[in-house]
Amino acid sequence: MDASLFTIQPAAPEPIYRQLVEQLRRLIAGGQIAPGELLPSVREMAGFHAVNPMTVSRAYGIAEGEGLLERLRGKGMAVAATQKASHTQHQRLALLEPQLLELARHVRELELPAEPVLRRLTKLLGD
Amino acid sequence: MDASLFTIQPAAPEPIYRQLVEQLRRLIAGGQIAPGELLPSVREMAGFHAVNPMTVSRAYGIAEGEGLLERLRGKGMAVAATQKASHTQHQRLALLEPQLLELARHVRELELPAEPVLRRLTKLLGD
DNA sequence: CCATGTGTATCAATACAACAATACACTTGA
DNA sequence: TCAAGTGTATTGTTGTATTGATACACATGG
Repeated sequence: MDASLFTIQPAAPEPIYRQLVEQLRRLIAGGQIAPGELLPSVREMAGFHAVNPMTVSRAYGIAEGEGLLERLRGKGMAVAATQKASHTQHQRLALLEPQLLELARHVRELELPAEPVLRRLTKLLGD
Repeated sequence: MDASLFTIQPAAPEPIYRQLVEQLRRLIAGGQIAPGELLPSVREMAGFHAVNPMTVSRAYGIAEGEGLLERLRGKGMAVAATQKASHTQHQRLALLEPQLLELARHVRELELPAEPVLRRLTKLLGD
């Protein structure tokens, strides 16, 4: 597990610890981090991204509270064994629902037809 | 112009004044508010949505700084005359670009194929 | 003229995020 | 055994963001 898998944007309005939690949620759901796999240590992650170790610890703590991670004392944090290797496509899609709803609202406010939006998104998804 | 055109979610992490600014941006770009048209007064908007008048004023002030609105002293705030009646489809699509980029990143993190995402969005857009 | 309607400058209160510096409990592994 | 590695609790500080309460300057329109 490499700390470089994660992306942190310090300038974003979204607080750092929440950026980390949400990335964890998606990376685990997508199977890019397998159950049982060890995450980068708090100090390693903090050093790599030049943030405070306590900020990383906070993110890990929240993820643990959600059942995403589990603490292996003396070892570090690992993806919880209760997490299936990879969620079903339907489950992963559900994680995007709030974002899709917001996008749809914006499209309506802009009075844009669906077609050009779908075309642009298709392009961004690399099809 | 009716204050009910606007939507405010007080519980959202997004601050209220920014919710207002961004809605203004889209509603003007989409032509749902025409150039020269008067917006609801600070107090009317604040009363309707049960927020502080200064919060609305702040949003108006920012929108004025962006050239979206202009102050008619003694009258109120109006959509700037320099705003074309409605932006081109391409311009409006450009306003969605950051949101589409973020969505694409999340889709990749979830290791989702493009197709189900596009299908779901199509449905939400009412096709 | 002046009551009434604009927007807003100012100040205060509150909450939050991030950082810093420790100290601690625990496990591992040589 | 014990040094070195985990995560975390604690305390304090700093900076910033958001919202709110109040008072003010100004233009309108009867």
